[in-house]
Amino acid sequence: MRYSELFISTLKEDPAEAELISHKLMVRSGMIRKLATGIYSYLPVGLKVIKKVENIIREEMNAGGAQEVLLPVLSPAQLWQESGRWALYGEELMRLKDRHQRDFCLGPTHEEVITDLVRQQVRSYRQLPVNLYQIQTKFRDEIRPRFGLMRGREFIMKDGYSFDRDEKGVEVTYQKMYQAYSRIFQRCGLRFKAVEADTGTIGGNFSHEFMVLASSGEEEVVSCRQCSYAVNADKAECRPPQTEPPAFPYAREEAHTPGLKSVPDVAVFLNKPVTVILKTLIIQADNEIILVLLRGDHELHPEKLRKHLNCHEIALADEETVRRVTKAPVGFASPVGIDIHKVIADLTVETMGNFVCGANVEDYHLTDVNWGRDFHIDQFVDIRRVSTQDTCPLCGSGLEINRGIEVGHIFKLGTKYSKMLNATYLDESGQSQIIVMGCYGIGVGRTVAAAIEQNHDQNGIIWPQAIAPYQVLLLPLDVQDKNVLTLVENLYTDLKAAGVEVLLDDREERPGAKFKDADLLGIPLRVNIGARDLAKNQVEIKIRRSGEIFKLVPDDVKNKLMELLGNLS
RNA sequence: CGGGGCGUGGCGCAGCCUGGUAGCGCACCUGCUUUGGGAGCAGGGAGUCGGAGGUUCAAAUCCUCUCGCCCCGACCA
Repeated sequence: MRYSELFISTLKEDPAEAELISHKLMVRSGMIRKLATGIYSYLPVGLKVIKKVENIIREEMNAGGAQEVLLPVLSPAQLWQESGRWALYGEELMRLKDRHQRDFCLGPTHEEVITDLVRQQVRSYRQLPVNLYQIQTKFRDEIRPRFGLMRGREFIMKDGYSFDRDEKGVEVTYQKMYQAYSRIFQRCGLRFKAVEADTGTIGGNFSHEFMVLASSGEEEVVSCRQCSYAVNADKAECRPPQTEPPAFPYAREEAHTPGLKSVPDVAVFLNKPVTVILKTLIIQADNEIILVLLRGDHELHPEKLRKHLNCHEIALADEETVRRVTKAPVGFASPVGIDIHKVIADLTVETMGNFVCGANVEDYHLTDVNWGRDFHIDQFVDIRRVSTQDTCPLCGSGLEINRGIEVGHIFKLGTKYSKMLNATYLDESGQSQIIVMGCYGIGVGRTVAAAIEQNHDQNGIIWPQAIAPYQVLLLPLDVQDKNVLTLVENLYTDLKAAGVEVLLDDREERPGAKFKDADLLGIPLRVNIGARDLAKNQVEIKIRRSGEIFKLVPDDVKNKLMELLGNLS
């Protein structure tokens, strides 16, 4: 491709709307352009990268035994009513009506459509297993679309669905998909972790999220430094503390703590470690007010609590409610003598004794408080956020916490949709059986964005070779010079003939401008061809990632490029 | 949804408070000079100031409504 003919325009400045590096760089390098919030056009360079990722996905999915299909974007409401999701999916479902006022939606995911297809086609166990996938645009009316391709309302997704006879079958398929996913992200040149997304479900580890590690990630990943333990922070566990509560409870006392509302303030004032302070939270769980207790240095993980309570929403009670139930301003709440009946404490609280907590009186705390003696606790539950101070629940080693971008998710669906939509087959004995499903997604645009988050420098993108829009950039510095021009054209022809994707920057720009654009675009290999060097029979190859430079005679350039392409990642 | 902020040539912004009919940088076009890390000079094209309504002799500027866009939304315990 000749740059002069490429539909591209690069920007010197960051777009105002972009926050993330990947978003800024994708806009600046002319890969994407916004049409509306969370809705982007893919320009040629951007689309090229998208296609690269898609093809890697295709190859690995096919290798893993899946077959590609293409399902409609538009789907009739009936199907969604049948599965119950027309009512359940909520505002995120993009709904519309046709001219006859019939209800439709734009597919946010395709369980219904694929299950409908399979239930019509599959009659016998002989036809199973089936594993189908598609790469297609999805629509989700997100509450808060942001970060460019990272969280859009319209986005390209690979979604796959498997259909097996039974649990054993789906386990095999699941493992194949796990392997396929690992290879896909490896080939894309990403540093990632496959983390358990749902521990403790029937049958073991049957949901994994593939997380690309990046500080900008929206998810939190907890993993062990030693063993294979890796989970989403939502589900992270840790070893319960080994310490025992003190043998001798002291007599409870009151302490005057004027204006001290936070745990650290109280700890400093009373000259005690934060670990002997009890954190008392008044929580609104749907319509119920409950009391939640944590050690002073620990934080509540709302999602864990929400799951435990099996309710919809968890929030800190508002100030008014706190005043009403504690009869004190925010900051002095206490489980001692409070009129709340449901009291849940984190596991760690079990090991605490002679601790400090609020007094339900403004400017007062209580010291040497002990649970059991001074107040009642209903349940001890793991509800706190795991920290790097904690240890691995499996092996006891140290834990690390990283931020991650969820680029893929695989899970065993079971019979949820096949039951609802009546997708069955006849087994050997002529018995009707429900098909067991699995479901496998990859955010294609998000994977591209994640790749940039992991591969860039101050000057721009540094593409992993496998997903780079071009492998080689030919950069003639003097497009007027006959010798330069001849050499560059010959190289261009040769490389193309050798199957190398090459971009020739034939613009009559000054070298500086071309260099800047080259770095921004992030093509792995660049060939600088200038009249000055050429007079000395010399040409320069520069590696984008390392900055390494090779000076060679023109005749060696092609071979050196081919050699380098074989070694790059 | 709640809170905050912003809409002015393709992009980034100033002008608004204190009304007088629009400006800067980048990009773009022409010419000359320049040419190894975003060149210089000269000339030029391009904006219903998001939209609607109102106040006024006069509105980018003041008022009302509306649409769009961006950011934040447990950490007080």
